[in-house]
Amino acid sequence: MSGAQERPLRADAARNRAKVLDVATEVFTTRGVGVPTEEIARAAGVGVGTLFRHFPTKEALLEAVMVRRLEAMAAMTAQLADRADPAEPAEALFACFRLVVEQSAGKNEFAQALAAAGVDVHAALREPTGEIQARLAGLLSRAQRGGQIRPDLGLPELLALLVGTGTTLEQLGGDPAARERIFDVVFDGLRPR
Amino acid sequence: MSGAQERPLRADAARNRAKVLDVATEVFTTRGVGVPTEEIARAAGVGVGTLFRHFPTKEALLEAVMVRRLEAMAAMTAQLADRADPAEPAEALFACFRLVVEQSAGKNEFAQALAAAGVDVHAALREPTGEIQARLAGLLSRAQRGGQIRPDLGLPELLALLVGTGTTLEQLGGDPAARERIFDVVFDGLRPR
Amino acid sequence: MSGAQERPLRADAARNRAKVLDVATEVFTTRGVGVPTEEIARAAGVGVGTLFRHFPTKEALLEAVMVRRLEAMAAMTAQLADRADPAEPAEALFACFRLVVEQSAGKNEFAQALAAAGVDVHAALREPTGEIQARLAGLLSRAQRGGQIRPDLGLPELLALLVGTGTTLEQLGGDPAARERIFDVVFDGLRPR
Amino acid sequence: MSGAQERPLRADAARNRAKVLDVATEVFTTRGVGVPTEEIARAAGVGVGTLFRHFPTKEALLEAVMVRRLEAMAAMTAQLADRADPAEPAEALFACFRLVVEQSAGKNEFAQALAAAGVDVHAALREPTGEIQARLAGLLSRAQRGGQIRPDLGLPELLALLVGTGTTLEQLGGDPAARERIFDVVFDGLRPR
DNA sequence: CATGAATGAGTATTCATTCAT
DNA sequence: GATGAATGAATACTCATTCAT
Repeated sequence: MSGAQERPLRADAARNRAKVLDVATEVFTTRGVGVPTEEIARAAGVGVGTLFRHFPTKEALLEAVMVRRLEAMAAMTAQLADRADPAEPAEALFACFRLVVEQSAGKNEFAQALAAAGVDVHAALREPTGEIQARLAGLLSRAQRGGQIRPDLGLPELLALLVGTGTTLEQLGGDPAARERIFDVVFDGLRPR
Repeated sequence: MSGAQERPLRADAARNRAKVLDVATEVFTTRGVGVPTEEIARAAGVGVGTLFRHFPTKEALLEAVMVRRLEAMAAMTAQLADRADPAEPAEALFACFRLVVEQSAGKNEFAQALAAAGVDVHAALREPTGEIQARLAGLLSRAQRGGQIRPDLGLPELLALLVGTGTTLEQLGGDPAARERIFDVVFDGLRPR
Repeated sequence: MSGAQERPLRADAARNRAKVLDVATEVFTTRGVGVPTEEIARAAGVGVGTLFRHFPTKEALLEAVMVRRLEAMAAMTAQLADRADPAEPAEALFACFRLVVEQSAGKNEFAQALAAAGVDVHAALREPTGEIQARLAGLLSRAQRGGQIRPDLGLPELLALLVGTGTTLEQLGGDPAARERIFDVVFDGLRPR
Repeated sequence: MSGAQERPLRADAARNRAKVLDVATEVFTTRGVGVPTEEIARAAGVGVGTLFRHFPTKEALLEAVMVRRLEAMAAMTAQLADRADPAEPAEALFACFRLVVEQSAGKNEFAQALAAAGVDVHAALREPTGEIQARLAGLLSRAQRGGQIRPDLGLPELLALLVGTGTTLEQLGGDPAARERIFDVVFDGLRPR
């Protein structure tokens, strides 16, 4: 599925790439994508040239950041789904929901990418988003068959709610009890009445 | 309550001002605030100079756009609240919720402003946002006292949900039935179980 | 010597013109020529349109301001020269020198115009500057013939010193004793040793 | 005494920086500070970005230009003062005076900065201006104690005369004999009568 | 490969001047 | 005539991207 075969990076190059990715994740998440690349490079301890060697475009860097996060999320989602109590698919669905929402924290571009997958998302995002979507879809339909989730809800609505709930929490700030209440509202709303 | 007394604008000036405001509303809403002022001016059929005569700053323009929308929302919210069936405050609350969410369409900065009111909002936004918040707060507590809304929910959570639901719908796109299902989920979630 | 015959201005127009001229004099003198025309118009209580009707260009306004001042200076110079004690032409010369320097206060563009007269000065400035120069030249040569001023000094040097002394005083600020010492230095320097 | 330790510039970068500084010196001196940065960049054969990389602000560029000149002037002033015949401090003072006036040619902002030192001058200018002022002050008081300069003159007057004499010469143009006469006048005026 | 200097298109804002009311 | 709204060229500064060292 991947394109050109890439030669393994030299150790220092790999380290630089990783450092940039880490810093960019942090920076994009907390301060948005408006931050100058130069600043990211400096924070990562490399020159801009190095940054652009690894990521030919700022957008490519953002994409890489998102791919990495989405892959992690895909793995965690898979775990949660596999270990789920077969009698309680809704619980696993909720756990995945929380996971994605919380991992998408910050400027929320991750959940958005996830929801947009297949529409106009960059090729590199297709795989992890597809996998997460598939897991969610599986849990959703099992929970619906089990009567734990309202039957009229499709995957698109679930994904949109994922993104929206991220925004809700971002608005709300850090109060953990209040955040919990938001999840309560949303999860209650997802259940059949 | 307003500051300097302004003379009524000349007819053509008023027309230009309105045109700029309309275009800016449209543009900011659909494409975000990153759009160049020159483009807005061109789309409004005026020179940049004219735009800046009416709105001394890009930020001032954005503020004016938001004030206008928020004032309209405040008026509609007031109507809805006043005409509400006293026995059904939750219905009125939901109606206001829908209203705000739907009017906040696009890049969703309206609902965000509403939720941020009193925090770091520009003076001009304080009044309309304050009024809307007051209405929502009133309906919320009445509905809670009547047992129609879960009692553990505060105004901050409600406002955050407003913003988040806007994002949810934005993600979802135009399918009306699906949008309706989102409202169902959220409103069901708001009710005591 | 003047060009097209101008019809006399209507009373209000004349008043407006005068007001603009007064304000512009004040403003240019204290704050330099960088001040926006709009601000001058406002301070004069007229619209920009009116200002530009009377002075087709900002430069024309500056020129008018200077002409007026230079004309006043020419008149005062003439008086001083005419009333001078024939035995003490140097005293009259010094009096004129002080007069010009002090009237040129502020951004010092008047003395500069005076010194530049005949070089690249606008036509309108030629007459008053010419007259002042003639008076100074007369006093200078009389004082030199009388042995009161060093004989090697030409009018150009005197004019340049006029401008420079204006700058010196501007630098010095308001202390009257210190200003007096500057005049002492310059006038002593002008005398034969 | 200086702040952050700067690594030596790369050869090409140093060349560009110097070129910009040279061009800016020339341009600011002959045409004033109103000249567009882009023009300076073009004249220096670099892009605007390069100019702004070296001097983050137009004002910073002006400052750098002035610092460089003032430092050169400080060095030369120091030499003159140190080599001065102890019996003739006035001669050394006059030599310094000439030096500063002649180096401050053009729009004369150097001498002005010198005179303003300690008032509202940028930090970077404080050191060289302070040193020059100190030298002048030392020579002045020695010459006054020796009866070679009129005793009523303070450093402020001397500095103001420095600036003013610069303006005088600027007005006068290039005739060397006439320029010499100006110095004669000023220096004679500085002596006790 | 890494570096960071160079590039220049792009952006908000100002202001002299024109022109419809 | 007077007004002030409209105009748009001009200007300082930013930042993604390229390229010489």
